[in-house]
Amino acid sequence: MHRWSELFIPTLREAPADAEVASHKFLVRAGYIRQLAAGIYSYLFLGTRSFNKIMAIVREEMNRIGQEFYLPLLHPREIWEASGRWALMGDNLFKLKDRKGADLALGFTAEEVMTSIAMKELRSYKQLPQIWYQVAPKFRDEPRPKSGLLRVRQFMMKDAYSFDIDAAGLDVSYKKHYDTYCRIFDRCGLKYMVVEADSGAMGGKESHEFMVRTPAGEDQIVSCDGCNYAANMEKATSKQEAVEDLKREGDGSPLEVHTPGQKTIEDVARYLGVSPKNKIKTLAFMAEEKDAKTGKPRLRAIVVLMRGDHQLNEAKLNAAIAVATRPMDEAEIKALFKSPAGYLGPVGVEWAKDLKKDTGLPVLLVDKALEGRVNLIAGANKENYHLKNLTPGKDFHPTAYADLRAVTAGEGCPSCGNSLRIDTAVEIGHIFKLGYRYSESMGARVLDKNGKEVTPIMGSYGIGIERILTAAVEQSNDENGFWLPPSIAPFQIVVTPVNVKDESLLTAAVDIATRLEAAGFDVILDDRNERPGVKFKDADLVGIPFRITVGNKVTEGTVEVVLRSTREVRDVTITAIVEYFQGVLPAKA
RNA sequence: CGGGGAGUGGCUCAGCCUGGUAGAGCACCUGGUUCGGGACCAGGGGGUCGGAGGUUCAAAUCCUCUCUCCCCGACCA
Repeated sequence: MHRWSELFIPTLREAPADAEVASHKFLVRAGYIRQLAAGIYSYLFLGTRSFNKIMAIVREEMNRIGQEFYLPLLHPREIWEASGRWALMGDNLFKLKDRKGADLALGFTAEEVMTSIAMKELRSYKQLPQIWYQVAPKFRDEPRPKSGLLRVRQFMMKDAYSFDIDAAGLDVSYKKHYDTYCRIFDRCGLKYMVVEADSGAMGGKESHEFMVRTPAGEDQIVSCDGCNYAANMEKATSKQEAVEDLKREGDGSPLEVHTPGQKTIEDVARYLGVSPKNKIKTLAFMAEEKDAKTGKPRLRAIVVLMRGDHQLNEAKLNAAIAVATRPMDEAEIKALFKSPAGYLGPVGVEWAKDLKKDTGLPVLLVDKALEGRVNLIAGANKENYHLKNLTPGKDFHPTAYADLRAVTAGEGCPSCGNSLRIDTAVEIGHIFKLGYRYSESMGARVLDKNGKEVTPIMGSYGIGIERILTAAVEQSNDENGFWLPPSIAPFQIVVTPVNVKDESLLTAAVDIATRLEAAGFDVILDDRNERPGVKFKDADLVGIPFRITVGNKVTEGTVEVVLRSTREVRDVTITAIVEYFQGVLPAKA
């Protein structure tokens, strides 16, 4: 039996000064965690218990579809070079040298290790499909660790990898993970949502994120209350109302108009008596990329055209061109457009014809909302002048069209038309159709039915263990502490005799705790010689969903059962206590 | 890396401006009285004031450098 008096549960009356979000404050106050350094935490007794319960659920569900491995955390540089990620990951990868001077990396994820096993061992389609997973620490040298356990440099991740013979097989593996993730998060008692996610620069086809709404989160998600549409901001779209195009003027060729001193979209629209929806917004960026031939870094201009009243989503931009950008400075603008900012437009610049071909020419990315529009107005690349009658494809030639627009709350849902909402959320899981990226680059091959060599197709699937705990705390807390779902709480029930010096109370409490434990419940007995107030406060703080108060009513044979979430109190007879909990808590496996 | 803030017993903070050799509450130890929502009384232990250098008769306090942590921006579980 777990007796509080003998355990190390260092609760704090006050939150540490550097804690900002609720989960951080409470997990420290409740004695779950202590910080060692920025983004590095120790898990104490209660934290570890909860942690282990979460991992047990994850393993149970994952074992239904896959096989658990135990992989090294020390990775030789070679496998990261093979996948091309040694350089790509940059400083995010923790790197170290061994005594011989050889480079190693601490495990960031395990695509490389898993794929190297696949490469060496998988020979035939008959061995597919495979789903391999592990639950292991991950090391990431985050630029900015934050919010307690929400963003850390060492964390526990369940990462799984699937190998299939073809895309149809990957669909099956992907669906298995989708369903398994739902079961895992359901069992962990989280209110989550599944959103379409950006598949990223790696060219995957499909990707979903599992999100929990909380103001502490770092992601913006767009969702619809009218249907089940939900997507990450980086991916979200909305229904566009039809826009009336302007009539062409004159012979329809670009027409220069004098717009003295009119720089902003609103100014120009007002000055010309048109809607911003008929205007083109020209945004100029620079991307640092590698020259395909020489491998040397060089700058490339990226110009984005948006509808005048639309906002650019930078994540979408980054996804579209697979490289990070920064705004152009004044000199760079002048060099490309030969015009001061405020009068920029797409006409008169030679744009790259193909996004894939590396010609070094500036790229003109045009938002899809401008596709098919006619007679638009943009800057003339000449101070105090704009151009009318501009039609994409006729008067200038986009390198590519892309969805670059940021959705705003209240716009129409793309599938049902209802009003969209935007929430902040924390990502607890992510499933991802990887495709051939790793199997290809690392040379994994199997023979198909016809004896032909083919590359297996992969998926990867992650769950952040800390984030499940963090999200659960964020989801259920008040000014006194938090309560966890019974499935992941360090204990399900705390038995609190109000006075341990009272022999009858202590005896009754021990009896109750013993019987509950024998029935398979996780019970802690608060046998500390403390005043009741102290014990109640601690019980409220540490995340245990049920409390049994053993007090004066034992003379009548009853105790109080308190539900932490609602503070609902119910008298239960001592003899029926086990039956009572068998009714409200699922039996332990 | 850029911008902002903070480092003083275990925790939360005061003291710094205007140098004079460190203080409160909580926590901890001992004894006593208490015991249904963080008790009270008495006594007690614990601090190189993040670090280094400098100014000064004298530095927590002024100056310089440095380290660490937190928050806001580009990444992700």
